[in-house]
Amino acid sequence: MNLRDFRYLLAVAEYGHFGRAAQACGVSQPTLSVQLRKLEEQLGLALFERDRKTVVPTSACERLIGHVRAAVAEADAILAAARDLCDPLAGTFRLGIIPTLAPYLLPLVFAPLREALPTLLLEPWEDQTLTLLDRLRAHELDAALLATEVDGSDFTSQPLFDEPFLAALPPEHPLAAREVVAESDLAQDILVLADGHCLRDQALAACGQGGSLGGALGGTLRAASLSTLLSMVAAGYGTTLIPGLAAGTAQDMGIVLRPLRERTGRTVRLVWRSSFPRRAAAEAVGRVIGDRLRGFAAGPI
Amino acid sequence: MNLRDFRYLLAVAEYGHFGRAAQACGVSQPTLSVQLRKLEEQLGLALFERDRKTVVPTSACERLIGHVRAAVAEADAILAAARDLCDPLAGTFRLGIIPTLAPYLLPLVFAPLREALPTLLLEPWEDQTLTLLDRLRAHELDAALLATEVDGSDFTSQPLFDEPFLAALPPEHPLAAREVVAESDLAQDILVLADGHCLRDQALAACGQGGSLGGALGGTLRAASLSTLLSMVAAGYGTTLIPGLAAGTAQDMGIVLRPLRERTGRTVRLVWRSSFPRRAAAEAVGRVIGDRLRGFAAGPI
DNA sequence: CCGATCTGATAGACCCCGCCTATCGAAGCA
DNA sequence: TGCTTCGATAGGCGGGGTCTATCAGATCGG
Repeated sequence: MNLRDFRYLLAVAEYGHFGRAAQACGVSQPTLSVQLRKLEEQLGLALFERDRKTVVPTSACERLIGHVRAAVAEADAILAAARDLCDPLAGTFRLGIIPTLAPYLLPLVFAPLREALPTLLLEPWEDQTLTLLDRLRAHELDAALLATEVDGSDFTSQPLFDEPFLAALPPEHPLAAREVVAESDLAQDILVLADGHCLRDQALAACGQGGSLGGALGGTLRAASLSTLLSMVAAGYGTTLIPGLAAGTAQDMGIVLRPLRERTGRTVRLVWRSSFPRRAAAEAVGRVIGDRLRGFAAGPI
Repeated sequence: MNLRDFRYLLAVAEYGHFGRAAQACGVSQPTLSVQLRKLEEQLGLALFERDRKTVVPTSACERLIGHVRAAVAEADAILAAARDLCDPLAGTFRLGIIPTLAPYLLPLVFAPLREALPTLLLEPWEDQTLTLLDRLRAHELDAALLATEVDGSDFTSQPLFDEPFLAALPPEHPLAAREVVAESDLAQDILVLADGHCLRDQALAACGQGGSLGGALGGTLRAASLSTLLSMVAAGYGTTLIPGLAAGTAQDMGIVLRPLRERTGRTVRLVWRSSFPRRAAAEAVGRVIGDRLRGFAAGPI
């Protein structure tokens, strides 16, 4: 039983004429006759009563023809839907983003993405690195913007741009007087994010602290968000290390920013499953973001 | 694009495993792999993301799979419906019957038909011969019970039984005194049905009247139904010639019935289009009616 | 009354395509 | 490292769908 046979059946039912039906189907009349007879044998009933002059559907055929029409319509719907879906640069694109990047990066790239990929409907999803990777693995995300390297061949990653870290200091802080701050100097009273934020580990590594915290609030504060962390710094509770894209927000809060002596920073990458079939969409998204943020190392400050 | 491919797709989506899906479909794993890849190429999109350990439908596939399920369901519905319809002795059977036969024959054969062909749903349709033939030609009837021969190869007819005519007389009529009535004697004051009833022509032919009418009411009465005609005879307005099956009704009305000298009668036939595909049903109906009415010539009176 | 025409059915040949088995390649595991 | 698993690939085979050519029956017009 074949969809083609169904189309033959509908054509004969419509034209009441094997020759014209065959023409409409783009096949020869014998082809259509043979196939319809086979279909009749498979179904075990006569579909058409062949009179000398007319071809009339049997009552059984009329009982079936609704289902036949429906089946063909569904098949056509599949083809039509596939035509809409076949462009890998169209449709929804579920993009995971880490929390220390999302609020500062998204406003910069939303418009360029919409302009460059107008048919791509971006669905951002903010979560920490490990959660994003889990969701990637579970096919709940199409790609993710991370600031860490990803190992294993399951994932493919594309570096987009380098984002320098900056020392964030209260105005009255002694280090604020310097032009450049050494990473190790921050260790004294650095405030860091809660577990799970990659920025926490990167900040601690940069300051030469394997995991133990110094400073007044060290060990007690585990800021849930970069925004909270900045508020604490602005209030004079300590220093921290922020990603470059957050510079504008920090300065607006009255925080003093200084470049780091070792120019420590992180590389923002777009990551997707190696088996992800819409690689073209992922690469296009990465390219647009990279183009917008390239040369950011020489950006603000 | 093929329904089989759709079934493959659904199987892989269900099992998430090519091997098990192939087993469920009754084909080898390479067959299923190749066919699905072809389907993907035809649709121009990836349907499954093949990971090392898992096979996961793409988002495009999930958008399509509803239609796929629907198409397969419709195809299955066609098969199921065909199974129900394929028995030619099942389903509705639209049977035309002439008015001079219907009220007397149907009560006799309804129960036997229901018993012999319990799955056949009889739909009687009462009309005059020519109308029935038109409806047969138009496929609006499956067969018809007629009392005339049908010419032409378009129709096939099966004689069921012979029905003798009887002279119907008012009790006080002079002919009522005789044991047997000659057809020609009825011509004096015979009453006949309206144009279009085959019984009218047969009665006139039997009485040797080509078309002109004698008798008191001749030329003015054109009874619309046999029932009306019998009422007229019972009221003494004239004589008539009735089909044997109407004997009981006539006697109940006080009419005197007499056999005809020449044993004139008519043959009741079942007629259907030669191309009618459910010949088996027609012949079965004819057989049941024939069995019930055979030997009717020696019946009442 | 006999060709011309039209219709669907049939025959025979061809070729694509779906199926199989065998094998590969990569990954995971002991 | 060898074994297992899983999907992809290769090659061969057979069936089935398609074609052209033709037939069979009916209708129509000269």
